[in-house]
Amino acid sequence: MAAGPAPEARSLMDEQTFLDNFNNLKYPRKTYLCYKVERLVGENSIPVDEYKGFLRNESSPRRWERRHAEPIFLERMASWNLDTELRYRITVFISWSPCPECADELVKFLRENRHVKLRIFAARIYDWYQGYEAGLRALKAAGAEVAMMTFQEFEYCWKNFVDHQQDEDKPFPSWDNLVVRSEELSQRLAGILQNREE
DNA sequence: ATTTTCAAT
Repeated sequence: MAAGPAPEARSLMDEQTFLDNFNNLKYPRKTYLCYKVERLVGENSIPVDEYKGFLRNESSPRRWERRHAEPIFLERMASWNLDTELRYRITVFISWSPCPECADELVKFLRENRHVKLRIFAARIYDWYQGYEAGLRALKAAGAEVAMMTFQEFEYCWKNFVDHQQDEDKPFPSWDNLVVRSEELSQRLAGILQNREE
């Protein structure tokens, strides 16, 4: 059989990968990032489906080879060469919120790409590194929308970024305490973004 | 109730 088209990074993830990594009560040691792009025209937004997909961080026993999901995503965005004469909204669903360093890189991107609006929905708050709160605030100050994923976003991702094989209409299975946890995290994020953590 | 944090022996 002739070789088919080179399978680019698959644009749909396995069900179990999604459920394991986006569960907002778990603490997986990896990060997945789903993204979609829309063109903003007046009051309307037009999906740009060729720029839709997901990626994950790159891990390695060698520190210098490890990459967080965000720099990989920034590289991917750069490769799109989005028309600077047009306006776009990029929505990101990320399983861990950006660390301070990645937040800074995203802020830099936003300063250099004023035609792009960025929305970030995070499943969980990545509070491992000192300064994570400031990083999130910097993103907001740079014009990014930062929010926790709610049931709506989890379901949206399930429908749009997950491979359901033959069963296209498979409903989002949810998990215990998804909503309660999401609300807790949203409260906490609100405090962080107001500079009143805890 | 609280626990795992973009790993690596």
